[in-house]
Amino acid sequence: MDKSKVDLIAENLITIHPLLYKSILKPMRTQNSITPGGMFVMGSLKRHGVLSMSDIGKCLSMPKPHVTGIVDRLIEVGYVERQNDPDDRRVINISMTDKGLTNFESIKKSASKTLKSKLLLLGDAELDTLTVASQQVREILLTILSKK
Amino acid sequence: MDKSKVDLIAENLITIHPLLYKSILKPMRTQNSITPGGMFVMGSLKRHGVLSMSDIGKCLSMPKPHVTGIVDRLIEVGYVERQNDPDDRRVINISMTDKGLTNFESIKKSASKTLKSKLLLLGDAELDTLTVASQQVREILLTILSKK
DNA sequence: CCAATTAGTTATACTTTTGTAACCATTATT
DNA sequence: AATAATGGTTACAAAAGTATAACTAATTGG
Repeated sequence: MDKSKVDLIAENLITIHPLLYKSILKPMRTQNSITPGGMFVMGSLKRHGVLSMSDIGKCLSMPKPHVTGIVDRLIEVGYVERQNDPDDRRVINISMTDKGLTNFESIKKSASKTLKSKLLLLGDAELDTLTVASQQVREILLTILSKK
Repeated sequence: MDKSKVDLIAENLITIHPLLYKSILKPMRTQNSITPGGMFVMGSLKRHGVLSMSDIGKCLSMPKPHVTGIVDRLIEVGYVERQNDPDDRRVINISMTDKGLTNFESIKKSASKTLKSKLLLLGDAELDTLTVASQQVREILLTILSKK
């Protein structure tokens, strides 16, 4: 195994992270009423479908009480809903509502507005490169980092 | 200009962000005494060299009072230092100390430990792909998102 | 059946982040 | 010289994240 490649990848990702943090999370906070935690929860639901409270916590490395609070707020605005699990009465399954799905997409759209305006500054070659590269990073990271 | 490519890139980056958030920021918080904001500030200093308080705020889209607080804590632990600007007595320039540089690297190392352990699960082909792709994403994003 | 475990909530406390307004010192403008 | 603008700090407030303990309800394992 090539340790140096892993080191380089980690260094790259650590550099990328604050750039995305600033370009995505900050606009998301200021332009919408939803909290970053709420967006993370909805992202997990979008990817995995229905999730129990505990599953959400595992997905996001969040303590359960934190999940409770975030889901409470998402229910208040009607973005997700609770459903009792027929097989285990302790379990509460969370799923997105149509309203949640719609708003999730529109929030992402508005949050990435600034980001997109800067992407438009790129030349065709860089745009092509970034299209492929970001897709590859996304897919590979999803396989190793997005386990329920 | 190809709007669909920009949309795809934005979607990819928005998907990547929470994965990095969970894999990098969370371990960083739990394993070290430093705050995410402190790491962001040190990252900016590492990249740009000496920065004024206002420059740091612009770099990270942070209000100035927040920068003051973060820098205060970084000074307490000896990671950065203040220097008066000889050309403008209002300006206070911040630079990293040797201790700060050393610890910055070791914190990054420990924060990426979990991440690296998961990267090692990848096959050679994926590892190669990710090495190139993450490097490309990093470099292109730096050119458009990392302006002082 | 009883003890141990698991799922989820409630309560509490603390830290970090975010935002704003007021303030002082210095520089730039006119 | 007076005014405006800039750089930075102080003070304050509110929202969000983080963490832990205690608790109820339900399931599992002996």
